[in-house]
Amino acid sequence: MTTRKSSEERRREIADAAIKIIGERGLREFTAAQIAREVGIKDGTIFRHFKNMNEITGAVLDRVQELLVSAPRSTGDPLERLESFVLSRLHSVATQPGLQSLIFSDQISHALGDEGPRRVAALRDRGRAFVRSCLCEAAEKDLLRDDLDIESAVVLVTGMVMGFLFAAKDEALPAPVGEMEKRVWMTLRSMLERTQVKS
Amino acid sequence: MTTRKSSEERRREIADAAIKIIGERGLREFTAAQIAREVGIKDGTIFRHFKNMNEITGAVLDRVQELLVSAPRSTGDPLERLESFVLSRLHSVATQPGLQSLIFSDQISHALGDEGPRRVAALRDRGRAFVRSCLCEAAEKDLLRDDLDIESAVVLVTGMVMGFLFAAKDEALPAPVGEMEKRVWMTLRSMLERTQVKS
Amino acid sequence: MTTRKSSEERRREIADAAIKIIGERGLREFTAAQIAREVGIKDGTIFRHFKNMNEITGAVLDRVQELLVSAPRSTGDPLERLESFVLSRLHSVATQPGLQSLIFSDQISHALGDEGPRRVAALRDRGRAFVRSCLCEAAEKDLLRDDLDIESAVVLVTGMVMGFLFAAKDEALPAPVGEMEKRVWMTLRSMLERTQVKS
Amino acid sequence: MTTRKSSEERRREIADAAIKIIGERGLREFTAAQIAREVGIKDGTIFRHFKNMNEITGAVLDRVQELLVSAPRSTGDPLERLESFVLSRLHSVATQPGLQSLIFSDQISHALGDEGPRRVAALRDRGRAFVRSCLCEAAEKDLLRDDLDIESAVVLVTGMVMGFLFAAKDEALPAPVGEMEKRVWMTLRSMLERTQVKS
DNA sequence: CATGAATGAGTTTTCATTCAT
DNA sequence: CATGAATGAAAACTCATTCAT
Repeated sequence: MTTRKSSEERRREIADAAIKIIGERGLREFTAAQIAREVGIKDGTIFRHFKNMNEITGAVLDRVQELLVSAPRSTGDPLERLESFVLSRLHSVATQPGLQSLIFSDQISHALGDEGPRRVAALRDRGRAFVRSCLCEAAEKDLLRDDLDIESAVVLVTGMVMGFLFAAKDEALPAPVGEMEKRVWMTLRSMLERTQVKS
Repeated sequence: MTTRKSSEERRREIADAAIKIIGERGLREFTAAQIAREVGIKDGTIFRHFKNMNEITGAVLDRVQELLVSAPRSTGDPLERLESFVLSRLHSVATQPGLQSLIFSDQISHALGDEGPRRVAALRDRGRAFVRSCLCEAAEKDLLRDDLDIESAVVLVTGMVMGFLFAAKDEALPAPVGEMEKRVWMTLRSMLERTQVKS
Repeated sequence: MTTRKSSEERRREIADAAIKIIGERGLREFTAAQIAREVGIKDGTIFRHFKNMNEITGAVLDRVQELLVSAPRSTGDPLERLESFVLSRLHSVATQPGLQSLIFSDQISHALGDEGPRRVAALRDRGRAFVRSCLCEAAEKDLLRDDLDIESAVVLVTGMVMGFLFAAKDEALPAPVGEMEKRVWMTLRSMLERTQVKS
Repeated sequence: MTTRKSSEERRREIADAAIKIIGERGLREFTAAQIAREVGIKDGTIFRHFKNMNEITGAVLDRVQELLVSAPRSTGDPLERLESFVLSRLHSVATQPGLQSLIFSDQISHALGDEGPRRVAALRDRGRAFVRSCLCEAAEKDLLRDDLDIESAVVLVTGMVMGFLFAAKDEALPAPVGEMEKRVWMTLRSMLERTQVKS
């Protein structure tokens, strides 16, 4: 009757459905029944593939990681690497709205037991580490303003992604998302770089 | 045994308890029973003060607004106004951990009906509007970099608060919160202002 | 603030409000809060006048009795006495819709403890007894058909009131209630009486 | 321990249990917990078979309809059809005590939303329509008294069933139910028919 | 693998009732 | 008398989870 699939496939389907639900309808709708309906199976069947809901939350985080980490290619100029990272994140705001709000909402973390908060934090730390590495390399190559505090800049860059995410969500952007992505990045970049102000 | 209080008081207590719970333990624990226990009353009693859980969510938003909006005093220099705004927000990260994550979580909005998303968005828009007004005035007074895109800067400033919030939460700050607050703001400020970099 | 009234007055008000609610909105709405709101007092205040809900149900029955029993005047011709009884009951369908459905719904009786069913039954028995007495006297005076089974006729007459009540409620009467009252009674009367069929 | 049954079966069981409870113990006891106990399952399980209590009320009405409508067979003589209808209804008073009081209680109707009153009314209308059709046909065949007002007679016949129902419930019948059924019907019949009384 | 029935432990909400003020 | 706060118990659902088929 129902399509039978290998557990591997189903697990991914379930994780994706969960991401979609959390992104679109919030954590309150993140229930076995809702996920099952989204996937097209019965709720009991969920637990043939996952031991419990916590395991699903774990899989969701794995999947998010998988989907996000694909972006940063580690080639060439550090500022360009940073650019591609930031732009890909900004862009995902438009294409995968659920994804970003998942990492930047602290709510999923509570869904898991104790490792929860740590796992989500780790996910975010990975982003920070990448940004930090780009900035450090750029500083070494003397591409940044002399007085730039790297750690503060890390907060700034990662924060900007969130700021963009919510501005887009609240429809508080003065121009289409696609356009704003570039504008915001260019502003940030010129603020990080040296030699633009020739007063 | 039971402390008797006026409904006015109880409503505030309940809203505050709700904020605390959401902030500390996540939306999943935002239940009548948990709130009641926190306040020290029975769960049924909650509904003598609030019609239903949605009304509590509404009160939570009102309270958040009340607590946040108190900050920005409109005195003198626009950049100083911005500073006091940003610093007060950054500071509240340490003192009122639940508050900020509430505004930046899109999950509460789902709890209310249709006005939900709009209400939370409005709360955030208020912050953006304030930042924008400061920046515009500063631009007029020629205090900012010539090439600065105000709208992008708004995203940057508001985003930074979020970036700081999560960095603090994830314990990803290299120095104590109190110290970092100033460092981050100084970095941002010098990036917005003109004429520091005399290349 | 609120008008203070003697318990006697309040008790009647409460009983009347209860009758109104049961009649108009059903037993499910027969709650202390609803009654209080109807009367214009707070729910706790109800229990200053009645020990508990059962006592209110009792008072409701007392009041119903009071309102119904006023009708039958025991004068003159037995069939005329019957007529005045039946017509007054039929008429109350239009004027006091709640009243009748109270006696002919077996639901209130459950609301009281054990005496409940017996009390409502007693109320109905009173009606039956009156009808029976009229019919017996009429039979003695040779006003009825020879073959008439009095007991069956009692069932018929009392039943007719109920039939009328529900037909009116369901808007299943082919003519206005006022007109039908008479038509139905005339039909019943001519069926009970002797000498109408002169085949 | 737990008996497993198909949802089809369970739904019927639940509806039947509900009918039994309402009939025997009144609407106040018409609760998920009571039904569950009657059926022998846990109360939460009820809602795996019915969306909510209203749906159960709906099913109750369906079931009542199903149980009642089976009776009237359309054979031969109109007065015999009427007889079989009336007797079957009178008889069900003894065998299915809850059934009748359900149709004549206006309380269930409140349990459903807006269609409630209409649905219950429709159920009663069906009975009236059947009685009316029998009487009309009988009148055409000249089996009834010349002066008989059909519409009044419909009220009389349907009312009689209710009168019988309550008389039986109140133990106000002078002879066993089985005997009275016939006696009452014979009385009614002879009153409707022409030419018995040859004054 | 998948289903469909069942469960136990919640969650929100209602309600009769109490009692200090 | 009346109020307004509080309560315990129950009602109506919800949900993760189990398990026989």
